[in-house]
Amino acid sequence: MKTRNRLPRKFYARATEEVARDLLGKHLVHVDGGIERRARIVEVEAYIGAHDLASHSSKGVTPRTSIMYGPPGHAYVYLIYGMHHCMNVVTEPEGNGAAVLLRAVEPVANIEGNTRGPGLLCRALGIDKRFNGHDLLSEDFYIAAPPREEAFSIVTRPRIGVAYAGAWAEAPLRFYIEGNGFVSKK
DNA sequence: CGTAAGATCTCT
DNA sequence: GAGATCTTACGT
Repeated sequence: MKTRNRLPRKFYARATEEVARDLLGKHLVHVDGGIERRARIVEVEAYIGAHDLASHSSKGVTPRTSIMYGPPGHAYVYLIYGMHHCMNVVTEPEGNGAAVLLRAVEPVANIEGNTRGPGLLCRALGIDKRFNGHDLLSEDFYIAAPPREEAFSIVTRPRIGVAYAGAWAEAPLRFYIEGNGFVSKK
């Protein structure tokens, strides 16, 4: 059990924007058939609740969004456009319908292929719908603070691909590590 | 039950 | 710039 520095439940049970920013630089770990795949989170987006029209949770509690409304520290994974998986981390206390989308990661160990984009990072880390609802305080799938955290600046931008959300499309809820080459878009 | 649209990616 | 491909939500 190599769950060193694994983030505690309370890390996720906070305001979604704070969690999103604090996730930058952390390591996403998936022990995939005995192989520990590890990547550094470099780009995220916050989906802050039912009032956020870009968020799936704005539809209310449905079979799909119930994970977002559930307890923090769990994975919300869904299939988009019939072929790509997107991974989110559920935030805030239970009942809030908020999560952070992981948009890009930087390979650290046992990662093959492109990781610059939400669909691509899921493919590279072996994440699919089976992980929807998976607890991130588990032994095989979790997020941890890196052994040695490097200093970086955070860039704030509007979210990608949410033009349908009206005024919420311009909300500055996308965060990435300044100058990092693995960020999906500038 | 039919259908429209989607938190994307790849190739042209 | 368009096509791939399928789940979800919603209207009939």
